[in-house]
Amino acid sequence: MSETNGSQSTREAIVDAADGLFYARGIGQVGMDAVRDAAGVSLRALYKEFASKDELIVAVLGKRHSMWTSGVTAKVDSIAEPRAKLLAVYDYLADWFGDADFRGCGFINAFGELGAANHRVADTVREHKADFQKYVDSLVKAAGGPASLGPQLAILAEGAQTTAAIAGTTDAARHARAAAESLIAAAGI
Amino acid sequence: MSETNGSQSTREAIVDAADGLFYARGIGQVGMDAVRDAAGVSLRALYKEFASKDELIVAVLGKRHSMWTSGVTAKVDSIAEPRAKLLAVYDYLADWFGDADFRGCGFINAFGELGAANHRVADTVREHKADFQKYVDSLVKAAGGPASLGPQLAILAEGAQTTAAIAGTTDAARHARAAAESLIAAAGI
DNA sequence: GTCTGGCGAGAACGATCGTTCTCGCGTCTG
DNA sequence: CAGACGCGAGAACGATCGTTCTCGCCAGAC
Repeated sequence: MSETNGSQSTREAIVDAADGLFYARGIGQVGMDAVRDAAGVSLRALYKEFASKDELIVAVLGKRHSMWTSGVTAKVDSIAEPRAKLLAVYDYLADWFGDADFRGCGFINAFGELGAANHRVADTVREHKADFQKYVDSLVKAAGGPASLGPQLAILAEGAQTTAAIAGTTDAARHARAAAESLIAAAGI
Repeated sequence: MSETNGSQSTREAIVDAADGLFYARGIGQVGMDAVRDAAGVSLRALYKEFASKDELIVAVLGKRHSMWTSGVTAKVDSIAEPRAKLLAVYDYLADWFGDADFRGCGFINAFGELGAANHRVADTVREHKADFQKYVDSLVKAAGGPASLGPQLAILAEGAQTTAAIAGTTDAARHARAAAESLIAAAGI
């Protein structure tokens, strides 16, 4: 039992540490030694949990996916009106962009760095984005909007993330939100 | 004289070869040996033109910037009406996304991979995106649109690039274009 | 107490990579 | 023709990295 708990929290500690490092520096710039140091475990324990760096990368992306999903969902759920739920997505982005260590979408970054060389990473990123698209589509549908609106709103969210990361400001969230308002109004909902 | 021409074309051959490899595989996945092979030059000649891989990376991004700029400009210039010029940007994207080897925006990819570790790369990417934003702003102004429209249209273009890269389809160009039409119409131009 | 097994610390290994060096050939100069 | 130089080919070097191995220690079993 203690092993089970121990293993699980070791695993989480590794994933959390690796996520912080991968996101902050780029995956290729982080060695397993740095992950070991940050997680406070031995290299032996690290490789007992993850057979290779690739598996660790996939696990990190998985954790990032659930944190993103729960974060967006919480923000959207805090709003009652279906039409306003759509805009809540951009408010979530604005909060996120304000983080001192914001450095863009970890999935986009991972895809650009490793997508061509590592198809597990590419697939994981694709699934993440497809999942988000589906979520936005469902919000659009609930608000009575046309199916064509979903992809447009998702593209705004993607563009805001890269723009904010590169420019180093949170302005993109505001601009994307304003654009979304126009598109929603134009859609007649 | 022949040395001058020779040097220049050697330099261009190196940059072209490196660009193709960096873009296709990710910068970190390409060794200088691979660049040498693809460019058909000796390692010695390579390091005579570029003192380090970092300098080669910056040169590649510079070439990519001018190719992007001239490509977009050519497409936009082929359209007469100021309002339609704005949409021509997304037509250029649609063409690009259709390339068999399209793999997203090379600047976004480079930023995600190296932006945190290499500030010359980060600065170069920032300049590229700021330049594009300024260009879009100028097109908006020429079309008589409000200043707020420029950032919105640029965000659509950024989002389309990452979405198309990850999804592996050209749909995003169409969706971004449709969204841009709505935003332009909403702006009353 | 003794033995066993697992674990942490970190050395070690093999591969890769950025960069430099060596060597030998061809070429241009006088 | 002699000699010096420049260059291509690729070996070599040093650093880094992913991964595995060794060693010594501690905990638990009997």
